[in-house]
Amino acid sequence: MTGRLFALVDGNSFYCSCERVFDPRLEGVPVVVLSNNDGCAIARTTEAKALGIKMGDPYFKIRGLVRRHGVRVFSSNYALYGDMSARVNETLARFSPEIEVYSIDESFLDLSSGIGGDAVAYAQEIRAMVRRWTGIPTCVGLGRSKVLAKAANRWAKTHPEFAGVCDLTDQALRDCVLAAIPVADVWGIGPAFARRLMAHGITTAAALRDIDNRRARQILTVVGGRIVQELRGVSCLPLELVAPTQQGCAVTRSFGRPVTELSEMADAVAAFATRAGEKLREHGLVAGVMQLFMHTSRFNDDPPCSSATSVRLLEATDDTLELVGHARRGVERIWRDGYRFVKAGVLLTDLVPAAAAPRPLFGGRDRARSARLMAAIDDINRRFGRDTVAPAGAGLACGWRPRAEHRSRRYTTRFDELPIAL
DNA sequence: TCTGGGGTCCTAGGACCC
DNA sequence: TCTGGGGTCCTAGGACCC
Repeated sequence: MTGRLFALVDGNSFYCSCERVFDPRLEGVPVVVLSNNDGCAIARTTEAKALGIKMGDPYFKIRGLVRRHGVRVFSSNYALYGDMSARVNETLARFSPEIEVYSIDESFLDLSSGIGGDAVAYAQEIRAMVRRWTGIPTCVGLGRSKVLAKAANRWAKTHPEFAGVCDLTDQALRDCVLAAIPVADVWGIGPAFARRLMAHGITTAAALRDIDNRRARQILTVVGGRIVQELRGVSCLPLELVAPTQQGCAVTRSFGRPVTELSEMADAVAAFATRAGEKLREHGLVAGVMQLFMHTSRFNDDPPCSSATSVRLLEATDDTLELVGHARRGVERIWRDGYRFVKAGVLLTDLVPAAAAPRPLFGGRDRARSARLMAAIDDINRRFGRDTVAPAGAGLACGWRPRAEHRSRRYTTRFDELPIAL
């Protein structure tokens, strides 16, 4: 059977590999990149995985291991990873115009037409060029559907004898690989679905492929029905060549230490609203609804408290000053004295393109004036660094700031942090 | 002492309307 | 004694992804 051919190209231990590109001394040693606030391990090199460090392990629990084995630890540096990701995708686009940038470290290519000859050799070319031009090592999975390309990629990553490329268009190999993949490892099957499937005696990807459609939908809803089709090589998840308009925009953070004062919380959400406004303007969107939340830790014996509100804005906006005003007033309404809050956030929804936003019949914002002011602020912050200009209280280094004690330099996006060749 | 952040999609259930 | 049914919209919550 022939048909569609998808490739999934995935950066190996992507964040760690980005760090290695700019510091060759990290080659061959265990490296870990931590989540925001230096909370958990979210990327590990094979050397770090071999030490037993798991995805999502809290940093304070692996600190002993890190010290004993000389693991190199980094705070996450999204400016660097985002820029490296863009370079990888520019390279990939030379191999197929049909590319879906699925996440910061994964892209699907549609290779259905135009590669002629040997798909595995073509995939090896892709890997070699990405490595040469960006320094990032990758693996490539080939399959007749996105779910199969995902499975192939995973197999290539965990089986070095495949030399970084696994092609599941071959039926014998496909049957063998799907029979060996636990159902929980199939793309789209999370812990809850996996439990349901196991309860029905379905434990492998091959077993899931072989159940009938009605049963699949019964156990897993319509989502599962599509996964089963894809496992059979029937492509029903199309490549998304243009990113759909964003539905929401969130800025949320864990604090470097608990927040117990309203004034401090108000400054924090003002900072979140400021960043959210920047993100809206980067995408040319305005928001119609703001949601706010804050909560205490669920990992200790502090009295639990979770407080939230939702504000419908009279007129959709991307104006930082308005957003900050709503955030400060909202947080005053939901504030509760006597609790130790460890996290809060601002979510903007009901997003529409700024040009398409309805205007109120009377009054309303002075859009032109607001746009000029925001453009000026964004320009200054682009040139001189984020938070050079920020609303009062929203930009200063404060006690609640998340920790980032191991951040590498923003080698590629800041002149003052460029790598230096000696 | 110390446990991430930012998304999407689907479903169930209530409100509302005719 | 006897109290509809079906459609739509909205929201909250759950599931998934990286």
